[in-house]
Amino acid sequence: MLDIALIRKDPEWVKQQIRNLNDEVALARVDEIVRLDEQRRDLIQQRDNLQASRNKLNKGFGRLRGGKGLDEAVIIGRAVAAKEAVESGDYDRADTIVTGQQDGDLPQSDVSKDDALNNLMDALRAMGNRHSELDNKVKDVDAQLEENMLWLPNLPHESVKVGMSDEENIIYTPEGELPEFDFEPLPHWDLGPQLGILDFEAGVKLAGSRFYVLQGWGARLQRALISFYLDMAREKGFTELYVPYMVKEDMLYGAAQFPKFRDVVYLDADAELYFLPTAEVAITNLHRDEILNEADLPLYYVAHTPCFRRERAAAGRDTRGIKRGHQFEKVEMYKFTTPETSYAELESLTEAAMDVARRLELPVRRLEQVTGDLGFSAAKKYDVEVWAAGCQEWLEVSSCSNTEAFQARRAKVRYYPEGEKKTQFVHTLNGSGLAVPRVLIAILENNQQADGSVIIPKALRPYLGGEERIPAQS
RNA sequence: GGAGAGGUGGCCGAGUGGUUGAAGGCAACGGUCUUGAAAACCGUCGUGCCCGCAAGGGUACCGCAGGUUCGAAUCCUGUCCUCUCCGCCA
Repeated sequence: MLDIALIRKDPEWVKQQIRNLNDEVALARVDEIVRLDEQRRDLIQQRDNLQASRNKLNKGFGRLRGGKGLDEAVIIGRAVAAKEAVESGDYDRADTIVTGQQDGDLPQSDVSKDDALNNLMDALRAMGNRHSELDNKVKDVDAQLEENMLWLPNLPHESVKVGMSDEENIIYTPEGELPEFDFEPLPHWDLGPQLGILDFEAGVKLAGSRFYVLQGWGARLQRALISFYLDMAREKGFTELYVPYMVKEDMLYGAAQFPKFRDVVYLDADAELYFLPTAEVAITNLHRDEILNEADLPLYYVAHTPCFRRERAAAGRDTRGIKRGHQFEKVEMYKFTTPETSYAELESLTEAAMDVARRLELPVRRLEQVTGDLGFSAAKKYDVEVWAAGCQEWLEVSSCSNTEAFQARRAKVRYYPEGEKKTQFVHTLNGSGLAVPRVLIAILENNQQADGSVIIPKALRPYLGGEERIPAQS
């Protein structure tokens, strides 16, 4: 979520930023937000002022009714006068009357004490009703405002190049040699089944399209990759987490998946639990509603989880192979930082992701996203891609984002800046390290041999009993 | 799944329907004292929202949501969660 103060201060600037994001539908919400924000503050003032008067008068009423040491005529006089003042809306005067600061000119009245007090009570009740009305209006406007705020994307960092299409993304010089073959390298959807380690039919039989079964070396290789990543991340100072694979709805809002990406997640409707589309959702909310100490920042976390995505939006794309499934394994790196350090942390996070590819001897390159390709919650984003020789494409294996306070504001993760009296939102960063199936693709395709076997990267061998190659199926 | 107990500030723990944002204690922070430290003593010590340049003022929050009442941490209803015992289970 954005800071509403920013929108209040310069809505036109915010709108220009959103135009750069190529998110036309969000644009209209800015004007709506400005309008609702004004309405909200006006209503809040009315409500709170009324409540302040009410609090005072109720207290005074209690004492008056107790009537300790007061002449009955005074009580009646005060009650009658106060009732009139309340009904004319002059609450300050009513308060001075009730508290006896105007006993000098109390009206004469022949109503009984009980009647006088009951009349005043009626007037106070009417104030209460008016307060309820105002409070309901505030709640209503609040809800509308919230809804609009939740649909606004994060704004790009000033260093991000303005561009509308992913074709304008900045591509860094690739590292590593693209492998060369003296035969035609197979794509993994042919190679995997040929090796007997990847079974598409079995996946379809069990769960339908976009599911697959890994077996033997395939399953082992995946497990090895996960262990290898986690060990690497631990060496870089990340604390390993094991988290629930399903979470409450609020967590999806906290991580800025909802409301916009509701259609990508799976739901257990009975239990009202949602399956993680990424571990990022769980980790973002790890410190939800907490106020952290600046001395504890930055916090680095890493977690391996399966990720479940309905992929309705991507129907028809990447239907071959294991590049885009409904269920896949991912190791996610995550950082909670101060605003001052978050961009330096983004660089090191991206480097950490690239390091994984380097250690696996995969050709790797970094992309810097232009504004139009940033997505919903990133203020700045790097993608990491590795080359896959069989399908002849650069596969996105990591996406490293600084969301600044966008998620932190939703999940209410704050900290006390050193020596400050006010809390501040932390900045959060996330980066895959790395999407397992796609790395699997690259390893298989790049390391395939003429005889149909596949060489295992040296870095993975310790995790596979020292074996050097996946043998061809005889 | 059955039975019971309970949810109050960073933690522990009081709280009769009206000077309670909430006693007391611990922790933390600042200070006095001390060669230094400890102890002792004094002080500070929640968050959101609204107004304000600020100082400050107002308001809300005692799991959550409703209700009763002129007025609710306190009474009522619902709900969620935690704990204990039993059953079942990897």
